Amino acid sequence: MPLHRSRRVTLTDVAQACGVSRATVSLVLRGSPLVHAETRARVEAEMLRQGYVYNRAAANLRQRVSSTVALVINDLSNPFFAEFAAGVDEALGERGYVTLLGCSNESAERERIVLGSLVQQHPAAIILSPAEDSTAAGVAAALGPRTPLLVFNRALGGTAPTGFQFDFLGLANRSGARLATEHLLARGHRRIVFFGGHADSSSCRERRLGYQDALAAAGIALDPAWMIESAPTRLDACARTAALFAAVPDATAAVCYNDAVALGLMLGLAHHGRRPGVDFALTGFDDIPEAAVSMPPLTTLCADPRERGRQAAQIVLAQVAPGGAVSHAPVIAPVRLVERESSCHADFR
Amino acid sequence: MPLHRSRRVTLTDVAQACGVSRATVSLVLRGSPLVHAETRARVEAEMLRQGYVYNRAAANLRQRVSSTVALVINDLSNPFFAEFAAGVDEALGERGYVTLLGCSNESAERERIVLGSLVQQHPAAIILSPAEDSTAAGVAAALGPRTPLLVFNRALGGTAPTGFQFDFLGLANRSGARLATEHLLARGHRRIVFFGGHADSSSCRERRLGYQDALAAAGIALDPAWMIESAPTRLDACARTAALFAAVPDATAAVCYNDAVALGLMLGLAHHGRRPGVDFALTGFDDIPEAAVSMPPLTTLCADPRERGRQAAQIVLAQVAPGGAVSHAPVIAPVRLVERESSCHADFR
DNA sequence: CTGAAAGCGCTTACAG
DNA sequence: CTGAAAGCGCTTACAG
Repeated sequence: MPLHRSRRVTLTDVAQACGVSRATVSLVLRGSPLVHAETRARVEAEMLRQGYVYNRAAANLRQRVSSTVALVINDLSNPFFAEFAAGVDEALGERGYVTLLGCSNESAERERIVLGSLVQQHPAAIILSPAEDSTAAGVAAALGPRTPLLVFNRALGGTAPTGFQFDFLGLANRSGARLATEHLLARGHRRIVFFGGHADSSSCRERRLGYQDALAAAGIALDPAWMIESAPTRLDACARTAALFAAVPDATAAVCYNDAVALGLMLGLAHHGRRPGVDFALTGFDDIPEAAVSMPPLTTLCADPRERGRQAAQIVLAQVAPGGAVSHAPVIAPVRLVERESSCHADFR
Repeated sequence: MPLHRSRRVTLTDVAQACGVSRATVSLVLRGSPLVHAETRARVEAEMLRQGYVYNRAAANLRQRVSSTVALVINDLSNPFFAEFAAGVDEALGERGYVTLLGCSNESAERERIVLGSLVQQHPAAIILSPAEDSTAAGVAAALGPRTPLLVFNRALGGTAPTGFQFDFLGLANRSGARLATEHLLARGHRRIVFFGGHADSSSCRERRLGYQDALAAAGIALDPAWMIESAPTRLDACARTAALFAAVPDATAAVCYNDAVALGLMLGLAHHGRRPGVDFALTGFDDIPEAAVSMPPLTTLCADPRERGRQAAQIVLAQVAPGGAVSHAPVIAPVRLVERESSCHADFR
């Protein structure tokens, strides 16, 4: 017979039905060896019979612990961040934590609201992939003083209020972009542009620096006109292709801000009668799934976002663990060049 | 001066510092008009000073309510489901709920574990986008009898245990596929295959039925060889292109299971020397962001996953509301044909 | 307008 | 091996 929907079964119900105390049921729940085997069996059978569901929130309250970690994502429709979120959730789940999700949709204002709501659940820690215009002061205000924070992927804007400490996990943007540029240089290219991204985002700045490192090491003077901005999306990158050739008519290659931009540029090249990987070489950044199956496949830097998510979870759980590390040294994850055809057929040596 | 990390500030701390009772602080918290304005101001200032953070979990326990909804997603790296998740989170946030996230990675076993963990947080409801091999019996066992459930997108396998009730939100798979097929028929195509998807998934079965409806209405006899299976991914679809032309050498068009399959087929067509949208027409399903910017742009059916997420949230919150609807009639969201070039240049009338 | 007391569902010393 | 009692941080009648 189905039970009434009205009231949930509690530990007290089970204890009464078995004729034991609540303490005993609690011990059964936690697998204590103190309980007599026969008693344990009776209690467990009764739990099953009544459809008892453990209330972890109540247990957490009593124990003054938390079994959740909050994850705030700037853009879940970007596969890079979706993979990151999946990795976080996977690693948290393995350690018995539940993920509280929040999406900021690249708005610092929504981010603030979402953080304010999540922090009331008293998560053990917060993992934040910040919106483009997010500031350290705004995050600090929304968070209050006590919740450990890990910032992923890009730096918070502004200067941090004194005493506001957090972990950071980022990608090797500079050395990655340098790798990509060196790869194109090694194939004989000399007029290589840096294409896409917003110059005021920290990741774009860092990638441009790596590009400049490689050019300088090759003895090539940088013309600032060789760095063309775009929104970090396929659509805008496609539209900005004309700006690229207006600025540098004889460019033969582009280091793109990321894969979305690179795929947009491929489309734009086609509209301009240029064949990517044949007439013009290009590289991306991220190695999103589409990179491997585009026409031609895209040479890019693999950032392994799912693994980064797992790493982020591990860092915050280490902070939370009793006697956990309290160093807040930034962690920079290396990236790996994946050579594909978009950069391979075009040889201008 | 920064406060000690050791102990969180509670309502009791604030009350003591102000020389009022905890009840009064609680009333301030909840914006009660009973509290004297001067008292309220003193209490609020003290909260700010001490960095008090409301503990919603404790309040929920006392009030016997829940402020969370669990969301279990089969594949977050698929933009369709990622958008759905973003929509769910957005709509829940607007209503003051927090999303508990879980990912099953298309494994019914992980789904069961994830559900078991989430249900212990006592969410107000659960929204489940099931793994391919998920069964009603498995979900029922993991859930216990009391948590309202909404299943999204595909039917649970097996037969539901008696008394196991849940809501369902799905797409108009059959009528959508019929629309796509009729669109190709109207452009003169006669040898139209149905390409991709696993025949044993409910959505593939339904889309095939819509395809067959259209062919039958046009007086075209269906050859079972015209339905070619593939994994619902770009990569496998690309690989199965050879099977398509082996089975139906003179096919001129394909209704594809979804956009990923259609984009894979485009790639496969290129390898076979066929130009999509010129030599061969095709349609997708979902309208993922890539569909609009592929070469050529893909004619497809728009399912608006973000809006579906919002809709799912609304349905479960209506169930949960006091005196909420208890009808569990399935909701089928319509889809809309978006005509683009992949089906437009190829005219075989 | 404010306070004392009980209770949400659990855990944890402490007795026995 | 089991039970009585106190307490986690909040809310809610009930007095005053």
